Amino acid sequence: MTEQNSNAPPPDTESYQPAAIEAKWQARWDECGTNEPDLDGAERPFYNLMMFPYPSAEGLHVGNMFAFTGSDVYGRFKRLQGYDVFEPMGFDAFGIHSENFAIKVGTHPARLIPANIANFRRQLKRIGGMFDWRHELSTTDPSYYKWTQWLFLQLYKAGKAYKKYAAVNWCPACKTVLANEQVISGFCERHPDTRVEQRTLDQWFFRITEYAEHLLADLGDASKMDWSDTTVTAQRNWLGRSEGAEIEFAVDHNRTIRVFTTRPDTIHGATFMVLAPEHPLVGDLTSVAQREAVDAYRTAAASHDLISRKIGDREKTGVFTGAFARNPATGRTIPVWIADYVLMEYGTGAIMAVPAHDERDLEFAQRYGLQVTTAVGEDGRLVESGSFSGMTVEEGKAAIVRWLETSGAGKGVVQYRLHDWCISRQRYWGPPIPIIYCDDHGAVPVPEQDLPVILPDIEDFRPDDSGISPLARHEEWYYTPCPVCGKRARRETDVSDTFLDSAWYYLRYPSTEFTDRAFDAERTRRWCPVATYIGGNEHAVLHLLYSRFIAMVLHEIGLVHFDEPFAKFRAHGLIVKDGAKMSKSRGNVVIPDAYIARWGADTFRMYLMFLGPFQEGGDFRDEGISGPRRFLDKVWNMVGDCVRNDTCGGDVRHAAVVKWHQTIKRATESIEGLRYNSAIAAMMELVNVLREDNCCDRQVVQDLVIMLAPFAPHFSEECWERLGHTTSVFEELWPEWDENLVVEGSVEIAVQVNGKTRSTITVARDSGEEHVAAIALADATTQRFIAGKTIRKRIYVPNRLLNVVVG
RNA sequence: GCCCGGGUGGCGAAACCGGUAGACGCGAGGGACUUAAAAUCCCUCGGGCUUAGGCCCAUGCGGGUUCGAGUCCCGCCCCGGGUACCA
Repeated sequence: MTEQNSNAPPPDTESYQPAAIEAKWQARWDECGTNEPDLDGAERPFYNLMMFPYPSAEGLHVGNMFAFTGSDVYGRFKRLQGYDVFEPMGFDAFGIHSENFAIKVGTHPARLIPANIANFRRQLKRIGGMFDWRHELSTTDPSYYKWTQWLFLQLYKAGKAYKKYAAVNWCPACKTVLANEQVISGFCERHPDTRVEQRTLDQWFFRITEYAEHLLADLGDASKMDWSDTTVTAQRNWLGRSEGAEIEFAVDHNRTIRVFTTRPDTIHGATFMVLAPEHPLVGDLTSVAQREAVDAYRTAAASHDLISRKIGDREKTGVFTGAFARNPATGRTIPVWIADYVLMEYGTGAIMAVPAHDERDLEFAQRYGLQVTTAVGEDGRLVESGSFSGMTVEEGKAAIVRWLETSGAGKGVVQYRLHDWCISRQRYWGPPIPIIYCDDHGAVPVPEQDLPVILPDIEDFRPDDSGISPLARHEEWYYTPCPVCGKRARRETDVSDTFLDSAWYYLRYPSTEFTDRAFDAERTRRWCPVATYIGGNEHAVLHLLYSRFIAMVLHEIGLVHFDEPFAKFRAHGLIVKDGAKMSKSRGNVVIPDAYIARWGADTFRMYLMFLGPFQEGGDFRDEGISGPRRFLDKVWNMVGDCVRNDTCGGDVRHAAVVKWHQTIKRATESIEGLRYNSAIAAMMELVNVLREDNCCDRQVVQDLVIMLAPFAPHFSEECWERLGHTTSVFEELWPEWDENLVVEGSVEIAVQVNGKTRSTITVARDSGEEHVAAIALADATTQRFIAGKTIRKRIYVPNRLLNVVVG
């Protein structure tokens, strides 16, 4: 903070003293339960949700404060519109962030987290959020993760959870699994000399791909989902729907290779085939002569980590298998290769390569001297394609799919990019997956009455070089009787993904006091789905998609009445500092506490909301804070004038009345659209007009105080009390405007000649065109531009402009 | 590469559906009050001309549509974010 901004206001008892006022009202809200809606009896429930934070050791920075305040402004606004607003808060405290930090500082995460949460709670209270703290939750609390485990069991019972072998990043130096973000261009972040490898582990998955179509369809259903376009687009891309065909290429009488393509029209140009190195047919197809080369290539491919395998600009490599397949369209025999640019997880793990029409295939063909045959000509019509020649690409696609289906060589299919959700984490800091492995009974779910499976409080939570999950080292926990036969069995040692914790937390909030159920049916019916959800766009895909998937499954098994959890979602913008996103590595993170101490929470909230549009964010600068503070001081004094001299009610100038109604309209519409900066600007304009007129009319001032309440809640409460009221300002109703008073009696009209504004005239509102034209044409300035010319045309926009076209 | 955003004064920004570009705020300059400073209040502030009435230019660049374009269309450039060998 710079010196010039640290000037405290004079110690006048009449002046605005934020610290005392804020403490007073925060205490009173707690006492009176102001922020605690009646969850069972609310008549107009409105669930206003903000993405819960991960409680880092650093606390909330101003970027977080911006997001939380923006959500809170909206909740308070809805409250003033007469809704029963439920605004809960909690902590997403499991996961690799917490665990890595704990490892770094050498303190157990279970010891670190409570202190971080306490700090977050203090900050969130200090900023004046309308949170209902009765319903606070933490995902690390056994009373919460008991139900995360229960949720896993519901998915398991519904057949939506299954186990399969899947690759993970493995650091041979740490001897542990790494998350993707811990792999830096192929190397371990902690061991820059150690290349990360792929390891295959047996892991739990959820069948989200079964819901690809449903997830996609709802995105286009405005009645179910009012979401930011950017978020909808991101999800659509992630789902990655592609229409195409699956085609069988025969190798011999009993073996075929199935490929997926989005371009069946180019099949006549398929001159070779490529399988992913791990494709199950590779071993079988490889000729004796090629075996050694193929095996070497497969081993090399497996040793790459998961990330660098997928980097597109790598040089293409591959090996010929020695096998040939028959192109069903041309009848020609084409060679079968393996190459790591073909991925096993997408399509069928095998492609027909059409080098003439696919850049990657072309690069590969050129490197290995493979044939290139054109299937579509310059004019966009099929060539060298037998009876299909001459068709457009679209006609060719349809005709070839029809031919494939009648000949039995293939069929039209829809393919999604989305993969099933791997929820296994070979880590310590998460909810243990509630499964027990018995030699006789296989994987057995933990009976629901035995939940939660408590995460044991072990000191050796660090992954060590034994290569075994930390939980497996804890023998009295690891060995447990089989729920079926009672014989000694072993617990699943993986914990679940943090995204599972956050995929259902909104369901828990209204029901936190129930210990015998995850979420109460009655409460859920009243409060869910969430009315407005606000959060960062970094969660546009995974968190929001997983939450939607979980809601769909719960809906399907009859546990909730909705299949889309968030009726309205808006992504907040980012606060930048000195032109760059705030981050620890850049060293430009601004901690809000000192600003709040100096200026007060209300001024700080006002400044954050004023510095840019909420959905876009803005630049945080110290100098800007003084503006909103000066504004609050002016309102403070105006309230004082109103209390002392309550007689000016009758003589509000008409222009001020108009401004008053315009302000109500603009503030209402701006807040609804999350353009908080415009709402504040409108109120500033009103105050400027009132001050010019020396007006402190009670009705106007009261409306202003109410409209300020979402932004400056403590300040507004205090003003409301000074105005003689004994109840909370949040018991009041948002003011309404009179549409007739939004427009002034006379309006200024622009007079244009050939589209250029030459002068302005003032006429009565809604004046007719002839009347306006008569005055406008008599105007001396206008005359200079039309003198001696013919008027060709006249365009009149009532109350705005008159354009005279001359020539 | 692809998909989203965005580019407007010294700075943060505003502008509904195409209709007077720059509201509101910061900052700067000048003035009032004061012994002085802070606070507060008043005036000025996109650029260039100017006979002082105005005129010309101006919303990243180049075209276009229109009586009229920051806003719509086409082609580029730059910045931010996401995503990436997805066949």
